[in-house]
Amino acid sequence: MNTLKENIGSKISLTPKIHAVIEEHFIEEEFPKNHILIKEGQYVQKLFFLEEGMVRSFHYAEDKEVNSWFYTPNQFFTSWYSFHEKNASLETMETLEPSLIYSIDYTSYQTLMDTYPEFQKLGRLIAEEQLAFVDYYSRGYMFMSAKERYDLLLSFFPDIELKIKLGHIASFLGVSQETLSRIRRNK
Amino acid sequence: MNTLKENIGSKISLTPKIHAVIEEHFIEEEFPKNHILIKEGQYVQKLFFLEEGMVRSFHYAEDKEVNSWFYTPNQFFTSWYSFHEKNASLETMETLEPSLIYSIDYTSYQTLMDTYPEFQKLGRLIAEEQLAFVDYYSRGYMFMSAKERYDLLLSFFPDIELKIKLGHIASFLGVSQETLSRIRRNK
DNA sequence: CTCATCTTTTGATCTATGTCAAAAGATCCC
DNA sequence: GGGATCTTTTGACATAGATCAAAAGATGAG
Repeated sequence: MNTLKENIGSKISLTPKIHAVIEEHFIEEEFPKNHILIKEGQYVQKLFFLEEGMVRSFHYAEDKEVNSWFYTPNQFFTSWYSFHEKNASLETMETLEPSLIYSIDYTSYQTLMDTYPEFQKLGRLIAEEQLAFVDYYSRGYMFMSAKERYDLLLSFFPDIELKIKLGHIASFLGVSQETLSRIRRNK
Repeated sequence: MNTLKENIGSKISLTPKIHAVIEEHFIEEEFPKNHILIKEGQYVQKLFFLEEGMVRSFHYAEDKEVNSWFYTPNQFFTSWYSFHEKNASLETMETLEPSLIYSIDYTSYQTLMDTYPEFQKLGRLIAEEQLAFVDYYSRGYMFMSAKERYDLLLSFFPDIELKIKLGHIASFLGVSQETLSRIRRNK
């Protein structure tokens, strides 16, 4: 049993019909490290699910990359602004290591949701889950020190420093990499 | 035609049946200024819609209030963390002026969604819309100066300084009120 | 293995914003 | 309508974190 089906099964009941629909409409692909899944400025027509590997989202600000999130296995992701509003994506998404990724394009997703009410529910639960997470994660964020923000991140990704380079983490936290290096030294 | 029905009508088709269901399950209430709608620590069983007035969400950190958002008319809102995860709310929500508010309790909402696929879709679109907004609003936020964050807020609420006191806005921006006062002086 | 490149660390300043204290201005209630 | 209370402004000083420069360490291709 793969993680995608388990994840969906935790949200809606995985009838044989739903099972078949997933098989048919979600495309499984393997990508190498540093593969661009979504490019800033393009309209994103896909919802992704990370089965294995690691993905980051970022944008450019004054020539520097600013990371907005790191995705680990068993997560749905897309650029919601682009996917929902049908605008060009504000972010680029890239694999950070070889990754196994499922995707479904927007048109199929809409059709499935209009055809199977269970899928409509799945779509709602995916979005609500992410909102709930944002609510939780962002609480008090603006008043945290750089160290507190780093500790919060570590509480979700305990081994992030083994996998993601310091500069990427620093730009996610909103600090210079020199500052993050000094925070780590004082651990 | 009120704003709630217009808003819903912009997301799903407003058949006579849906119309009747809204009438029946959404409760309309008027609240005075400073009425607490949701209290930190309580489980929130309701989805709200602001028809008229203004609402803020905040939590306490070391005895100080930290504002997380200001709601203006024509918006759905709730504590998603509490509503979706069935946990105690992390936030308090309070009217900032006399307000006209619709609400629907969680159980009715679930029942409606399970009964009418259109409602399931409505629930999805409400959540996706908010995610898209968060994506947009938070872009580059951690690297903005206090003045840039204030300008961003003003771009959404041009008249916020007329309605909401400086200390509330400062705590939302993550700065001291002295700093916000100085930013305003230099406008 | 080794040179070139990429990443992290360290040191020396600089600056935006915080904190504390107090004055000035606005609002509310008896 | 005037004192009490709440809100905003101003000043003086402190500090977390930025920036710039350079050394030290790690990684990878040939």
